[in-house]
Amino acid sequence: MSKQHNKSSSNRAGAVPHGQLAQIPLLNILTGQDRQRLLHELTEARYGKGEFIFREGDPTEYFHIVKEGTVKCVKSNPDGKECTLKMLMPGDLFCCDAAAFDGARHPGSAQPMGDVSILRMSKKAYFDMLRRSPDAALEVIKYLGNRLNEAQEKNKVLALERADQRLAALLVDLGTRSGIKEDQGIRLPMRLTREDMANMVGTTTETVIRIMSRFKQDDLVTGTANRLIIRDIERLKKLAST
Amino acid sequence: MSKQHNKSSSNRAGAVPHGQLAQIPLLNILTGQDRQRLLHELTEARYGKGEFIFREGDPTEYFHIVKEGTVKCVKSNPDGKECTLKMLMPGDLFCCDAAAFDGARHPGSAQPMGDVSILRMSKKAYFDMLRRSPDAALEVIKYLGNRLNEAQEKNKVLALERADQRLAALLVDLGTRSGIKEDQGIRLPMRLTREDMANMVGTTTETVIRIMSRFKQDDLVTGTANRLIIRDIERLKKLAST
DNA sequence: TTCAAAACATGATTTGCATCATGTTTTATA
DNA sequence: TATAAAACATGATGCAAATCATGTTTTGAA
Repeated sequence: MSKQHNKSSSNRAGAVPHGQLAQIPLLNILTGQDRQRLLHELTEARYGKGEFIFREGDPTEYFHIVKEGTVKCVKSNPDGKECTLKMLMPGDLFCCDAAAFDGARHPGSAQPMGDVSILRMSKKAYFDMLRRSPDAALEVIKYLGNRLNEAQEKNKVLALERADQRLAALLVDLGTRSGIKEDQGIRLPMRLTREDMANMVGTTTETVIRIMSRFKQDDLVTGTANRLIIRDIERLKKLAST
Repeated sequence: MSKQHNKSSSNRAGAVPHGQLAQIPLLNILTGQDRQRLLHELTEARYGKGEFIFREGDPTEYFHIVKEGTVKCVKSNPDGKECTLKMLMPGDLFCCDAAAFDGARHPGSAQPMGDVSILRMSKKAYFDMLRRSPDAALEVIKYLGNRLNEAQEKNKVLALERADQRLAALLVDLGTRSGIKEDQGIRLPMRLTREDMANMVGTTTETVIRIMSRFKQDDLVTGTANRLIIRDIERLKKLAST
């Protein structure tokens, strides 16, 4: 829906500067030799706004982990309308589904919201790891299960709730998953336009603008894209009712 | 939304009458001793229309496989409106997500559409199996990945398409996944009322009735709940556009 | 600091669908 | 095969949200 100039793949992947490999559960499961092997297979790549990590329809080559930044998963329909399925945060896995098995193609695109850093490894290395380590496999099963539950919860919300409730639910979700507590309220760490929000809750930009104006009047939120602050998450929760 | 008289759990689970344990991929992965152990842990239970296999909010105790019949996964919102997430067919797994891990509760209900037969095993035995057999774990990962993709595809459809397109997409999906080819067209094997369909596409019974009337006039479908026949799946696909 | 592009805002109009209401047909079961 | 309940049908009306249109404000880059 919004024009994106793809800066081409100027992002060469390099070996991961081992060091604080962070709070990524999957990576902390392996120990000893298995862990070494894993780290050796992982490479890091950086992307900026307007680029694509991959596009809908591309062949699946890698398993990915978000290291820094936020990545959005997007699908679009034949007449060009877009729908954002999920915001991936640091520690999130993607393309961990073995649907990537038999030469399948990406069912959606992955785009960074701002600058991001992605860890990735080849499908082969990924499956080798899963075969070798039951703990890693169980971790992935757990992760996929949670993602499935989320997606089904979102199905329910899309099917049953009004636009303002869906938007409230989105703000609550983003606020709790990634918000930064400040004295004025909870600030969302990524740039998020009304259009972005519309794509996430299945409505139009105008509708989101109107609803956000009401929310602002009711002092539920404040600010715009660059600095969005949730002022009363409890009342938003009640509105979303869930 | 629709009143259900729960006949209580008159269904005692028994050992699985080993024999033609069918076309269930997961069960055919294991061999030798592992397979014996698995079969020993599996029990079979039967349910009829109006019963619940489990309810939203119940503690998760078992891992399940559909053996015969159709099971629907349902969620409802605070004011009692229902939404059907998925029709499970023979071979489908459920509660395979290890979200069932830490004493979590069922995020939705499971109800049979007519008579069904369910295979199940305790959470513990299930996780033992996954730990012991990388092949089984990979199979589950593959299955969960497919389910996640389906759920996300449905998100997109709910977010972007009109009611008639969503309904067309539903008919195409059910037709291809479980339809039986007859000379008049493709027959759906389960009883499916307009209300059932409404719950699956996020709309009202009246709207589904109206759209189905149009579809019938255009000779895209014919019949009602007990005997629903898809007469022109190709044109339905085009309508759903996806 | 300027200036164009992007984001936000708001009104007018239309429309898809929900809701309510009432009637007919089909289905299951006594 | 009689009969109540469930499913299907159709009209009238209202409303949430899409669409179209036309501003204003903010932002980021020259």
